[in-house]
Amino acid sequence: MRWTPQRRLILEVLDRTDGHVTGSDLVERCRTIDPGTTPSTVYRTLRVLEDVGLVRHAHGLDGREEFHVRPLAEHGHLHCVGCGSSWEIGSDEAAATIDAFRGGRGFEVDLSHLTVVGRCRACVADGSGSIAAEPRD
Amino acid sequence: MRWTPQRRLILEVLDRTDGHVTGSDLVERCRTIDPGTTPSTVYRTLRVLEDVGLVRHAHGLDGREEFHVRPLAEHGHLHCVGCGSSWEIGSDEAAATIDAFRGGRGFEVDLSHLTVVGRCRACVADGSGSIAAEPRD
DNA sequence: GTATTTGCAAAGTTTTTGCACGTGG
DNA sequence: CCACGTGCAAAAACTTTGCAAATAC
Repeated sequence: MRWTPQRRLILEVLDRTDGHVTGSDLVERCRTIDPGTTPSTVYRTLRVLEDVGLVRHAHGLDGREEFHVRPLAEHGHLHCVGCGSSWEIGSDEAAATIDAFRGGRGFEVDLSHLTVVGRCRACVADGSGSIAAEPRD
Repeated sequence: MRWTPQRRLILEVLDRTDGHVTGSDLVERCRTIDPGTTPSTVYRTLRVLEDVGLVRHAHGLDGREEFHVRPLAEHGHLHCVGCGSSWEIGSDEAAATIDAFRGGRGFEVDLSHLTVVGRCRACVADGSGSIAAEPRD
């Protein structure tokens, strides 16, 4: 595998980005540093980097892929539909979930793909509505 | 809200469909019954039906929206990356998860948007590989 | 009657692909 | 050197939008 300037840049940007980025976001961010960056390279590189295990993806509120450098410990994601914030779910916090599915049906949960959606404490307090009133995405 | 033949058809097809359908799938299925069905109508109708609470969506393994008639009881979804099967998660099975997030951070989980990804018992037994070896989607 | 829906066609968005050229090792 | 990677441009897949005509109520 060749370590090219483009791949260095992409991983670098991904690393600097706190949180997660979609493919097209990443293209933009890379372009601000190297305007010559092309989408095809970014998307292909993401796939390669994910294959070798340097990068992972999860799905955002709208289902689009969001990439991030592969963390030392896997984590899931928590998205609030009220304020749009998101947080990471550590293995400690996910333990109950993982155990429930393992015990119940022998299903091994992939924590890095665990996406939990709902309302955070603040939004619940705001009473910005029940789940029925929640926005489509 | 007007109850047109198109809306009847779309809801009907959605109801007949066991499991979940993407927008484009639904267009196809409707077309087999009424070839005149157009994508714009289907997509607009889905939005309307979801707004009035007759329909819900979740996200499939690849993140695309998948629609289904709103069930009497909300449920989450369990997707196996090994065999591609998916199952519903009832509120009983999700209880541990819901409680963990509510207790831990006052986060109210939206069960209908809970998507759990991993490997089912059969695929784990097949030893079709660890999470590290799992396909990108 | 008239406000809501539909059908059409076109545009939009994001991601993928083919291919000739460039370059890292 | 030459296999791997890149840039370009075009395609692909899916979804959304504008507008005139149709229609539910």
